[in-house]
Amino acid sequence: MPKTFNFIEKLREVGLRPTKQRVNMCEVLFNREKTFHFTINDLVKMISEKMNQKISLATVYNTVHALEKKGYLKEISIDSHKSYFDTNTSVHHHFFDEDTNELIDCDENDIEPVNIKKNITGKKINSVEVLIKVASDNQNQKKFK
Amino acid sequence: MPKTFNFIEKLREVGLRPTKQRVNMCEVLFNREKTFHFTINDLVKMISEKMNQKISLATVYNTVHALEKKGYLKEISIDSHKSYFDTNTSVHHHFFDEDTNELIDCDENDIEPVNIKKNITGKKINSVEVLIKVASDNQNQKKFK
DNA sequence: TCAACAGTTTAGAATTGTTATAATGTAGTT
DNA sequence: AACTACATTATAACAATTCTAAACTGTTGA
Ligand SMILES: [Mn+2]
Ligand SMILES: [Mn+2]
Ligand SMILES: [Zn+2]
Ligand SMILES: [Zn+2]
Repeated sequence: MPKTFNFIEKLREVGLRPTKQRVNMCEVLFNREKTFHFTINDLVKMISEKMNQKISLATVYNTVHALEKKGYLKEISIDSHKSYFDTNTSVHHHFFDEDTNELIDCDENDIEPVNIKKNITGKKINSVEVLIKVASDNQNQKKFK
Repeated sequence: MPKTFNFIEKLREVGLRPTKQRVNMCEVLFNREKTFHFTINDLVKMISEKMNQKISLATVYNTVHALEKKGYLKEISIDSHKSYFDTNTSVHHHFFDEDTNELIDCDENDIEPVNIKKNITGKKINSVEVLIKVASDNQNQKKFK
């Protein structure tokens, strides 16, 4: 979803009724320079902070899933205890900072294409994604515990 | 955890009291030729089928997490709606069959080492894992829906 | 050998994250 | 304006997981 202010038309174009809740959520999600990662909880907080409107939790879930189904959000699994969503819907790789629980997009050029030599017979590959778990390199960390 | 029958001593060695529940769970999990993937639900079923003992759900969770903490089980995130565990605790790659929801270990030789050219400053890389999502290659699948 | 203790198991309650329900509200159409 | 289909909402239901506290058991050492 491009970064313009006219989410009313965008929503209509993709077959979603542009209700004020949806428009507001689109503002929060897509009216920004860079893509980002969030949990439903993050999103609820962002909405209540940035908008003067209160949106029901059910609507947040509904809209997130509607946008996911339409291809404007992507669900990411890092920690099975939490659902992350990504406004960057392309196939791409991630760093996961285990210190901060932060999910960071890999730069396209920072990782060489993954070379798969043998696939499972009769199946086609839908996506190849790399997850790089990182943590502080501080040697002393454990000594002082 | 090696594939022998003496889980009593193994458990003691790693500092876990060898209760009969734990020994039985170890039998189910580790007394086999190949490593495998399971959900807590799978495991509960396997226990009730293979053992004549009923183990409380809380104990299954406790023991799985105890074994995970000791490094004999690894949690895998593919689908944020389900927790998978792996008796193969090494860093390794997976195919995920989206038709069957089956998780399959990548053969070491079937994928070339991932080349990361640039890391996050001040962080060390703990693991690099690739997830390859595959599905049926049947062209007609969608036409007949 | 066995009492005492610490660690473990257990059933059930509590919590969390998510989905379903059904009444009310609203956008789009006429 | 009225109609209708779709959307929102509060709340209930649900599933997965964790917590609780009482009962139980492996281990230790007197
Ligand atoms: Mn989803
Ligand atoms: Mn865990
Ligand atoms: Zn991303
Ligand atoms: Zn595996």
